[in-house]
Amino acid sequence: MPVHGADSPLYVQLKRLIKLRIASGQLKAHDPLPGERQLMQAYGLSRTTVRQALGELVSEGVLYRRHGKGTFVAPRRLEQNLATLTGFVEELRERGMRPLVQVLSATVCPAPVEAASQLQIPPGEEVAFIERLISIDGEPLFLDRTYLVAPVGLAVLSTDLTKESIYAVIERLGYPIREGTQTLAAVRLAGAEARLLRVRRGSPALFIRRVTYVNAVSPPIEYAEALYRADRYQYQTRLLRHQNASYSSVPGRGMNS
Amino acid sequence: MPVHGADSPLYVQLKRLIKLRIASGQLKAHDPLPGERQLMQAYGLSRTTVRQALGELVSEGVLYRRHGKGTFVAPRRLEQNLATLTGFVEELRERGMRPLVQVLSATVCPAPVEAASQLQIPPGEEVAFIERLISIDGEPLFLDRTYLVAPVGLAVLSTDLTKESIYAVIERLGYPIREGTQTLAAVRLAGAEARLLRVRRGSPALFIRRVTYVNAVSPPIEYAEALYRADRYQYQTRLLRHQNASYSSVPGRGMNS
DNA sequence: AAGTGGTCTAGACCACTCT
DNA sequence: GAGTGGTCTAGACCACTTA
Repeated sequence: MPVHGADSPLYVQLKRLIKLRIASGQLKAHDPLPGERQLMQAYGLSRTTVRQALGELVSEGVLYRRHGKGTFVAPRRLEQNLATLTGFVEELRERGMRPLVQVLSATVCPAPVEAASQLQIPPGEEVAFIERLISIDGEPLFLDRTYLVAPVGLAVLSTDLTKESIYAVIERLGYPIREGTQTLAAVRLAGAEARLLRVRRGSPALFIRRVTYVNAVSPPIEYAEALYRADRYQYQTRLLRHQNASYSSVPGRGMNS
Repeated sequence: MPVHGADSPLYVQLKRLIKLRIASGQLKAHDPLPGERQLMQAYGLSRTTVRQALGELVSEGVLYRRHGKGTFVAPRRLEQNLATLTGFVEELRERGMRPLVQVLSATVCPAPVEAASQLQIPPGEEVAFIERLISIDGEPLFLDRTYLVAPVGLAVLSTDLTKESIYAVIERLGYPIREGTQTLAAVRLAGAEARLLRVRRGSPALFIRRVTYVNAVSPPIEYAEALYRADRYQYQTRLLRHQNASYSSVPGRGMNS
């Protein structure tokens, strides 16, 4: 019986191992995994632990289960992000692209009203402001404006943002990014933005705004806006339907409420 | 000790109960829930079961946990959909709106190329086609075109789509919708669409395309496109960051791999 | 009937937070 | 130190699938 709690949790290790097998091609789409009882034996884990690993991989879209049949590797279409919070640049890199990042500004400035309200700070309070133009294959893809609250912001400003993504820096500084809210809208580009993106003024663009939190309670640490050229970008996600276990008022055996 | 497996699972019942307490106002944002051990006792459940219920509510954004402190009701901002697969009309109704649905067409026709390719059927195969214009407060909001594969499609066509949402009908027919993929893009409206939406030709619109599956394996059952007036709609989601338990090659105590 | 995933129990130790 | 969530074990029965 092994000692508890050294290193990372066992279920995380199992997840990693399975992901590796898939990444390396040992397991391909729709291949069955060993049964849960077999995995227990093979790695000396309890079924609960095995199921926690598999369960998370299912909810990440890496695997799927069929009652009575088995657990299988999901086809690529599902490996897509289930609405993961990923930095704008980070996302491109994960898809194997080599974005060219030009930093147009990186300063400390008083927060503009919109940013202040989203960050829940008084307008005019100092924030770090970073403006970047991201290009792929020599052609502009999107324009990004990021506002960071002071403590994190100052540290981020002192790094080389053409090489490291903002999220990577933030996390390296010890702020574990956890969640965010995102808004997408279609807009028409104003003159200045159109010029930077090298399209005609009035061209359509996908506007994405993100507010990022370290946890569910404390105020946000980042507010970012991005303008993507509509002709070069579309946003993709996977969606799950909440099995709404809905309004059957049948109490059944019930709990001793 | 209660009997197993009557009615819905115990953890689902617990979830329902907690959701009810929140909906009814007994529990408000940031209120602490009873501890897990206390919930065990109160309802005669094991800790595992309690944790499964709480865990799912956390991942749905209804609750949040703080190690060493407790479990709390998430503020409204988190109750937002975590990328839930919801019908276009359904979504509006859930937000308490009363959309006016005009059915522009509802017929059987050969699948156009785009729809056929998304639905993984040969182009020209018969599908149900439904075109609707949805308005709120007497003003058009979006235009929706839905293509359904034959078996489901025929049944859906025979219902009153101004009253019931397409997803509701599909599920009533015994096809439990599970997941989908979604693409968002910014576009410029062509003449015909602009006229229907009562905006100027060339106005920007948010284009949302959805492919819907009953499970991870079988081909999709629905392909839908919607064009939202950019001036009246934006798309919101909550995002979670995958705690990527990343590349620490520290094997720790490891598993007996 | 055998194998697989789905639900559940009872009990344990660890790590974090607060006082 | 007491309380809370986080991880883990060993073992059980149920429901579904396949043969």
